[in-house]
Amino acid sequence: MSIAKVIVDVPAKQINQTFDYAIPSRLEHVLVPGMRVIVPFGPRKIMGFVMEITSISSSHVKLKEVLDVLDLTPVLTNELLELGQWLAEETVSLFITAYQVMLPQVLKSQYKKELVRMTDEELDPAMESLFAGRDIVPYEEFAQSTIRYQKLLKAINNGDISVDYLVKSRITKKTETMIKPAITDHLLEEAYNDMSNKAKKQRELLAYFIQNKEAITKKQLMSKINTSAATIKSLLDKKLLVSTKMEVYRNPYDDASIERTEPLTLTDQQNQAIKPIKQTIADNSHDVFLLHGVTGSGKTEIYLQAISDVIENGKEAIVLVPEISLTPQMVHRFKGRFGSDVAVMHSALSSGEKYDEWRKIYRQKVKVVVGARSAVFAPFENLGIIIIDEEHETSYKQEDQPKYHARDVAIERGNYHHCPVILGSATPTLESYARAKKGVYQLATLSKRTNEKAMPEVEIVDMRNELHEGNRTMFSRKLKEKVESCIAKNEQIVLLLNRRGYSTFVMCRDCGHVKECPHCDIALTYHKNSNQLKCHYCSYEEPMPTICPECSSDLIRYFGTGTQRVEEALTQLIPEARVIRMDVDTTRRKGAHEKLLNQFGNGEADILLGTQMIAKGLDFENVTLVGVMTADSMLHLPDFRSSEKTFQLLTQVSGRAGRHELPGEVIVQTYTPDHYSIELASQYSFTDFYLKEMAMRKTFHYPPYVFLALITVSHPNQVKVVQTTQKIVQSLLNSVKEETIILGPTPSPMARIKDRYRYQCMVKYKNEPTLRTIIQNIMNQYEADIRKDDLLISVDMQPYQMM
DNA sequence: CGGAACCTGACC
DNA sequence: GTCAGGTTCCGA
Repeated sequence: MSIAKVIVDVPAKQINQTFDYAIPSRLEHVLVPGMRVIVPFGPRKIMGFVMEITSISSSHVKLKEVLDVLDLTPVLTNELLELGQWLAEETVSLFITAYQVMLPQVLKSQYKKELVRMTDEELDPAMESLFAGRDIVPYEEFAQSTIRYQKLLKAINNGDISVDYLVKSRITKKTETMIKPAITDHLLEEAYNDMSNKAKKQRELLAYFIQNKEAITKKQLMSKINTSAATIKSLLDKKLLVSTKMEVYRNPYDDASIERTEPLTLTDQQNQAIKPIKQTIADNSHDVFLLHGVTGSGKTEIYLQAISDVIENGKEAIVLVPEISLTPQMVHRFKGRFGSDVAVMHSALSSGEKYDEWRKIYRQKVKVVVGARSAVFAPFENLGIIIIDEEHETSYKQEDQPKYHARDVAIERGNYHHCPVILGSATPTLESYARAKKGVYQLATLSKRTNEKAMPEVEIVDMRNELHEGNRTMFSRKLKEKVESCIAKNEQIVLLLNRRGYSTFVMCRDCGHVKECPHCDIALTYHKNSNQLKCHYCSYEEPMPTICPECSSDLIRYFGTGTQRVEEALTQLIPEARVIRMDVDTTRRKGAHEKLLNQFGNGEADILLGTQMIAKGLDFENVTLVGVMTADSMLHLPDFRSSEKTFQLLTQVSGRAGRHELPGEVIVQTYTPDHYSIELASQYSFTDFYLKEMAMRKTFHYPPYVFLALITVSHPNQVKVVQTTQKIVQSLLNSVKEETIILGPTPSPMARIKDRYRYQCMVKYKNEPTLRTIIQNIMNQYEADIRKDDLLISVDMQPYQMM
């Protein structure tokens, strides 16, 4: 008898193992590892992934049968099955979460519980009114009713009612109506001749189908013949035509409208850089390349030409780009070169669109996928290259389980497929650059822009001086002057507001009282359009108070520098400026991002004002001035990478100015003009910054000199959290090497969220091959508290966010 | 004594 | 995570 080993969809520690199921004969030669199945689990039915088909079971209990299979071909390839094991181990997470993260959302199952009436005889009156004449009632209706559970149990035991567990799919496939002739040519002509002359449009339709026998979409037909759905319907009713449904891929990008491009001639530097990559592709070998190229140095062209080689070899390519730079401009470049061979995956697509793009890969209809983080799991079977653009971007690290970094997954997959992995950036992470320096990665440097243009001049403005000299606005005189002259010259401006560390909080001017969330240790954020105060961590909301709750003063106001406020200040200061504001609020709607950028590109505004999302990948030829409102706003966050992030952001945003004929200029406003990350970014000295920052990291024992593991403990009771974290620190100290540093317990930077206290412990290690097992074992000790007492322990290996 | 709240182990 | 079955505890 064949047995399927299945990882079931129950995200719990104790269930984190395969369960054995007997394979019924009808599925005997159908089931393959990597397929999704429905299996009974206790009284329920749930989804699971088949890991293995064997003939021996290690189980001591009698096996249940697999109930059903959800896929015709496996959704997880053997490689991805293996990768999931690795991923779960590496990130200390559950197998099921590792597999779920590889697939589009719609392939996740939904579960439903229903009560089914089994008898015609009169039920208990309360039950009778619940069913209200129906045979099936959703379980939630019962749960919400006042009927006692005992009553239901009794009815179930009597056999009057049974509970049905359903596994529902969320998949919706888009279909289009196709129209074709229902009868032979001969009969069609006859019908045409019989048709009254009055039915002009109907005759036209028939004439069309006498000429064309193939099915055509109803939409196309209507525009071709210029007729209505009603006309078609009457022919359908007469059984002269038939309609069928055809499954189509949703296509979020209009491929036809994208002009094809030819490979550009590479500069000497580009040739130098691409040569070893091409060699690795030709050799079918694995290597990691760090492509360090200044903004405008033509990294993308190198990607495109490397991918061309890969496609010629009959293999496939994955290109990862950060979510926010997955702009239409970027997509166009890939679609322009590879046309419909490209699938695009990013969060702005609807779940149906994501599923369709995923299926193009799964069914091998495309050769290239361009996408955000999760595209690293694209189910290609002959991967020839993986490219990670803007390698330093923090969005490559997933912040919920499994907390993986796309770079690590890419390298793991590159190793499996014997193919190169390219990490590209103008400002690589210290981790990657250090590895390249050590020879672990191969370093390729592009120091010149392809157009030979110099990088724009950066001027640092000390905002403390502005204040001393009586300028209380958030715009320095220099910036104001430059903006005005730019507008006068009809040139455009990009203004970056580093929103991190700033929000619009509410403070009383009399007593200094700041309105905080009652459930989290964080100031509430003021939302102007609803005049509400909101908490960004839980969904708490309250109306903006008119008097201070502490001292009853009416001088309670909102503070801070949100994009909205900058916009207001800007229009006050320079009334003639036309401003486009880009932030979470204005880009929430689908396509809004693209629309705003197009408007700006068309010159409908002088100033593009926005947060981080405008720092990357934008290329507008008329932009000659970039202004950074407050360069140091994230410098003081409790994050050892804050200098690095500041340097990266300033360098990236400076690259937005003067990309074409017009020379560019950058104004950086700051309160800490002497900080090395700001100074060195203004000089474009990556290497100096690297050396300086490496020295800091060495002194304070931070990556790349050590690896980090962050363990966060949370519970409603503060004492319990501190005690538990303390015990964890102790256990760790007992099991790790002497040179390994354990810090904690320390309160998390967000010390309380949703009424839960959060403490953390940080492990800084150089070589702890068994650390994951050690942590796993420690967590097992708290199993009981986690299950019964609402204790939460979360582990983040190589954390990016210390929150 | 009955009912509900609470606890525990199993889930293949 | 969810469920069933057992235990405990409370008021009648």
